[in-house]
Amino acid sequence: MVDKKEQILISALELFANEGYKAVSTSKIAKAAGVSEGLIFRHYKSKQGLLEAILEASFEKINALILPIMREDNPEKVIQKYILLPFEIQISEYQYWKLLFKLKWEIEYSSVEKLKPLIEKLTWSFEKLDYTEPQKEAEVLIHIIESVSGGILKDGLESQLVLKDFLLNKYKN
Amino acid sequence: MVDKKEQILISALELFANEGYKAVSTSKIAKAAGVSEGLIFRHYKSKQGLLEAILEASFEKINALILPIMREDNPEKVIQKYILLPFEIQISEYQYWKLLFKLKWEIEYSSVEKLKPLIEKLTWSFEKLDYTEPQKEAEVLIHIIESVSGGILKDGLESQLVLKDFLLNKYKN
DNA sequence: TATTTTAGTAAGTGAGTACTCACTATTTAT
DNA sequence: ATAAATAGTGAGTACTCACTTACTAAAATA
Repeated sequence: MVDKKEQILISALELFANEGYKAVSTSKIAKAAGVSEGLIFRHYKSKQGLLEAILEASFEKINALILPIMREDNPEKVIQKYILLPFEIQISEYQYWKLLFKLKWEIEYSSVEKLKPLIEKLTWSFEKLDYTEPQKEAEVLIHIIESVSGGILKDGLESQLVLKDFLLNKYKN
Repeated sequence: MVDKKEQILISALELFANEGYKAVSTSKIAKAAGVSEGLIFRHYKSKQGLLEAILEASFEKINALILPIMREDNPEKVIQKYILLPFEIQISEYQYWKLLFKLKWEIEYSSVEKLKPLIEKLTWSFEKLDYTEPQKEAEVLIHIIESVSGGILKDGLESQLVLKDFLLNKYKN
């Protein structure tokens, strides 16, 4: 059983991810978590502080997803694993992932920074596979997966499923 | 000189596009437009009604941008014009465009519906150019341009400029 | 066991929210 | 010119917002 501090975080994550940061009030979070409103401020100091705690957890989750790609040393498999990423998201990670997409347009935070190691890894992969412009290939692939991910989050996995094999095949040497 | 009704719309567009719908109050809009708060409700009935008026104008602007592509009957040029779209957005259209991107994650509206004619046109183009899976090619290209557009809106034109010629070349027969 | 620290609550707080109302100024139509 | 419609205002409405305060219950520490 989770303690109340964590329950606040879980409830807030779900609400923020589905309704947005501004649209969700602290009183609504308290009700959803089955907790008095004041407790949110005891544990997280402010609504902003609560969001930051959630964001930190989100970045950890996302990093864990990317780790197997960074560790892969077969360039073909790097690309393959990256393409499969949005199609294999588990429900346990789904909320974190949705939150990051929503908040990208609601608050300011550098998504470019977070993607840098991934761009480098993909660039390296395309290099090994003798593409003439490996970095640009990497950036385009990141754009594709970014938008496919958005499509899955907005309209469901099925809406993008037709592209899975097509993309795998397109980037298969 | 614009009348007050239109000034409300212009000010609200700018505020919504940059700060979001929920984050902007009607009193803030009134101040920005140099108008009493009550006037907003005389002309647009509610905050939601004001947003809908702005959205309507936005869709018109976007349709006007897409029209030259729909009218083009050379398949190569269709694709070329579409790729150039985000790189050639004018400041007069910039706010409308940014608003649609921001609101895609803040409120519900079907962007898939709006894109349908464009997908069909691109599919037709790839067909004429003998691509083996024209519809999937079209969907992938739309994903690329969608995400490139987002990058331009978030980090500026320069951040994506390197991809312009690369994409043009990639899709040049 | 006594004491300090932490977890938790219920009832506030002032500032801000979308929106209304009673009213006046300005056009438009007759 | 007069009446009617429209444009515009500013103060107020009930309500919600993030956050605080004064307090009690439960753990942890001495």
